[in-house]
Amino acid sequence: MRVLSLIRSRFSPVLATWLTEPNALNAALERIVPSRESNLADYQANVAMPLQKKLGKPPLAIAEEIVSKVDLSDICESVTIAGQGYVNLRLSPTWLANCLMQAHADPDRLAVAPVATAKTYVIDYSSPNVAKPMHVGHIRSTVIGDSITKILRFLGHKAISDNHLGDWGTQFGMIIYGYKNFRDDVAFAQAPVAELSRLYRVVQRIIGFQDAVANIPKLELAFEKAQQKLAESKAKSAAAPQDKKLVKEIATSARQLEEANDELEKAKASVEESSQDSDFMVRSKQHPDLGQRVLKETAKLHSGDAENLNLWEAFVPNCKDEIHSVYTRLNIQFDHEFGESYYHDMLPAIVEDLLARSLAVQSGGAICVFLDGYEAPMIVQKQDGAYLYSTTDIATAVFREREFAPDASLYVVDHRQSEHFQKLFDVLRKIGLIHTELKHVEFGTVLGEDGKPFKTRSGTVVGLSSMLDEAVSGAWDVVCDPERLQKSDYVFTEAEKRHIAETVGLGAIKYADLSHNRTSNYVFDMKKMVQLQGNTAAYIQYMYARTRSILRNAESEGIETDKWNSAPLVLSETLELSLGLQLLRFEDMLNQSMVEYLPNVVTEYLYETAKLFASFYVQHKVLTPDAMDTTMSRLRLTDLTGLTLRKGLELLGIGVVERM
RNA sequence: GCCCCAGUAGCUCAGUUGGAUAGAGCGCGGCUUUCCUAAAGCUGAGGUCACAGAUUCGAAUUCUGUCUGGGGUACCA
Repeated sequence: MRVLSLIRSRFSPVLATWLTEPNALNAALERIVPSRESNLADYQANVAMPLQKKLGKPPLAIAEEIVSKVDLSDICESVTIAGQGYVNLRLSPTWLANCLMQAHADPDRLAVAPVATAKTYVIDYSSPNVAKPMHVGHIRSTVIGDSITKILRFLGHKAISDNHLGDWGTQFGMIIYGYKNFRDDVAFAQAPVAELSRLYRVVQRIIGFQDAVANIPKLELAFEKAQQKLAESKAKSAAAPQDKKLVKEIATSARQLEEANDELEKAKASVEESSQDSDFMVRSKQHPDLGQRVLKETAKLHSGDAENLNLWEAFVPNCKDEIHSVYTRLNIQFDHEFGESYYHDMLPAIVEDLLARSLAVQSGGAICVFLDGYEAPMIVQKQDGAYLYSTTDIATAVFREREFAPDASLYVVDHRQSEHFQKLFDVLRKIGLIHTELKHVEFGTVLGEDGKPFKTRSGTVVGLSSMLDEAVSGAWDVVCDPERLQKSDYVFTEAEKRHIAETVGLGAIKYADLSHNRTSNYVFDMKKMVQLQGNTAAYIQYMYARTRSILRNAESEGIETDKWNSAPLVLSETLELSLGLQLLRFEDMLNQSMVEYLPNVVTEYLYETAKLFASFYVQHKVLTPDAMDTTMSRLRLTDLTGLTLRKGLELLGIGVVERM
């Protein structure tokens, strides 16, 4: 039910008498919103105050005029004026109940009408590098993108999901090199992906070591410079002790010195640690300049070298299987998986086209696109002739335009790449993709407990599947706590318990991710997200299970579903009205969540709904044998609550269980 | 240096795009179980919305400046 647009349409003719500009009228209509003051109003129109200057009248008089003209008699029980000129609307319980009955009669869509003008979206999300093991950093894009796709589809849009796999980059040079030099044939035959990740880590460690060794002189130099700068700042400050800027400069210099020192010490320590490992040192000596060698392997692959191409073709299916097993477990599907390799043949033409349009120029041996407002250009071809992800991204956008003709393209990618996307969009508009809304749906970095980006560190990778296992076992400990299960009459089978733990555990991970505003960073804390209290998926799943439990009890008491399913819904208690109003807002909430593609709008709504239901069922008994009308009405309300919670969770990619 | 993002309760975070007395969860204090699952509910304490100006009927929200933290910044993605 689109309550907001209905109410706004009633105000529109009244406001239009004063606001002839369509923009001004729309701005005024947008000031009609759900009220935060639930004790005063269900909806409120904050339209009188801004008009006082234009009309030269006090806001209360304007509000009175509006109230006398606007026709809401069928929807509202009362339309009143309060405060400085707020117009407060209280919905009619009868009208509200009628709307809810309509929603209840339509359990699949809950009376949510498909949008009038459906758009085509291409949504790019997840996009892991296939040769590297998936880790926690990948989950945000995957979960947020999946949820946005589901919500847009439910609202009636065409949403095409595309997993832009990193299947063509330097990491393949690494595993190809590793395979040629360090492979363990037995291990590869048994578990190819595990062996490939081992090879990846072996190569990465050597490169890291060699880079660190090469970097130490530079870091030492930087350290000395920082020392010098600090000394200079101190000298200047001594000459002018009252200058506050110099005091600040000293603090900055001191901090920089500390940072330089930290970096140097870190590099030294890591070199020192590896030096203790004699096998490792032998290997490192046998493969000097490994970074360069890896780049050569990558270049050979890209230029069509038969041996490397064969290896790549042998590796990719294994790597994809591994990644797909994670998606299967998370219940996530993509319409397309056009990886980077798919665009490889298109890249030369992209660069040629950019050169022909004089958008790209040679600079420092590379081919670059210089853009207003940025120091650094977007490089589309390296000195050595290799292409970069920016080139692939342009090709991808061109391909999608041709293939899908989208109205909007969403890129669900870490916010650290925002500058890249700004440049990319700039270039895309210049080459004519002007009819597509391009949007970087950025999200905050997943941080470790130290507050630093959660990255794959060689040796200590937190794999995604083991993380999911941890969440599920954490959920098991809580859900299948023997003490808790003893209190229940129902005896759960082992299979049921496993299913519940899996649903609750995976729900916990997804929900923790979705419930934060996507734009902010979020600290990954396994302990906390597996906690099954407060604003978590488990709480909502539990409330859903409670609704089902009540319906089961009704059935066992002989109250037939057919009867209450068509019985009148009557809202009389305050908590019934609050819950009913909340359920009525489902469609408006979903539309709101997609204005800026924020799934946390949905999680917040579901949490609120679950809490309202909890308050309601504690206060009022649903099954009241001596008042059958009330019982049947409340059964409908309970069922509709359950359906709404289930649908909402479904749109977040989170499942429910009938008992827990 | 330049550019971007953030700063809200002890902690983790919301805050419907400028609306009424700034909200949750966790933690802390108190209360509620003969009753549809107490994984619950009710309730109390806890705030200079980083700071200073500006804009206007009205600012956590917009603008300017300052402070603090994070990220990015020419051939990784």
